[in-house]
Amino acid sequence: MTTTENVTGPIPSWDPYARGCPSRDLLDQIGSKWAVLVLGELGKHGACRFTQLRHRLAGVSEKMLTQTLRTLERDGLVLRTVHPEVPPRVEYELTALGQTLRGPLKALTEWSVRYVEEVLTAREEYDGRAVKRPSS
Amino acid sequence: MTTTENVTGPIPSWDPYARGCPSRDLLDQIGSKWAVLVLGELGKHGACRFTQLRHRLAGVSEKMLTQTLRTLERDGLVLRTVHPEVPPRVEYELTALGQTLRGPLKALTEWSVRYVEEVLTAREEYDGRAVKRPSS
DNA sequence: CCGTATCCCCCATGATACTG
DNA sequence: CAGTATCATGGGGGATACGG
Repeated sequence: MTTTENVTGPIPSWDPYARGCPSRDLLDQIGSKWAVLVLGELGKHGACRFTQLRHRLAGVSEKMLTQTLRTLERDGLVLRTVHPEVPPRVEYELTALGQTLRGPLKALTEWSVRYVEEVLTAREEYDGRAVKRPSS
Repeated sequence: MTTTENVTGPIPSWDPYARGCPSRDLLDQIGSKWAVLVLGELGKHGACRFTQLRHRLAGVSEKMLTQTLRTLERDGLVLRTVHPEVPPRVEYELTALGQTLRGPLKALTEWSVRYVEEVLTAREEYDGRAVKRPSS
């Protein structure tokens, strides 16, 4: 990706699997707990208000929701629109860039849904073997 | 927060975006920092030894690598083979189930590589606006 | 309604040392 | 070589209270 970014120093083409790689950091960002959920919701329903979002993602604290939304906004993935009304109304939606994430994210979430059973089975199997050691 | 906590009973069709959802937990697992890297490496190079892997993922501690590999093994995504030789040799490789993850994971990593520039730009823009307030 | 500010806990992660 | 054991820490993340 030969990122000729304004990084401090001449950075050789970044290895996506190397430490400190920007794209790796980005991956961690969007793959974080709440970011996936927020992106998923906004991808499914379109524009959404703060409280609305908070209600859908049952269990998220205001702090984490705000923090997540801010990060996503800063990354240019989510658009935040403040309507100058007397009871404040703020709406969040995916930007064009954010839309490009829907596919990859969908692929991953669908994988987890599809194979969760097999994984659960594998775990039981593993745990079972761990208990009774094959006697020598 | 009236969240459907981990009910130890008959599980209704889980909402992939709900709290305590197994597939969500799984997603967090495989999306975690080192898991992505390990899966990526094993997907690229095939069978790999512990130290070899550790060297490729520059920066990982023995502890985290072991822990990550154990979890992946338990989940049935990675196969661990111990060769009964005098200097211990252990090889790790993706299972069939693990292989099914390559596609989705690849999609995500490629997205992060492809759009990292735009995200970086968006951040600068955002930070720039944050400094000089538009009005007053 | 939409946040920000604080406090605080706990666990993920890292560093180090030891073992089979 | 391939781990396990132990200790230290820092920041993710929750609860709560307050502000615009």
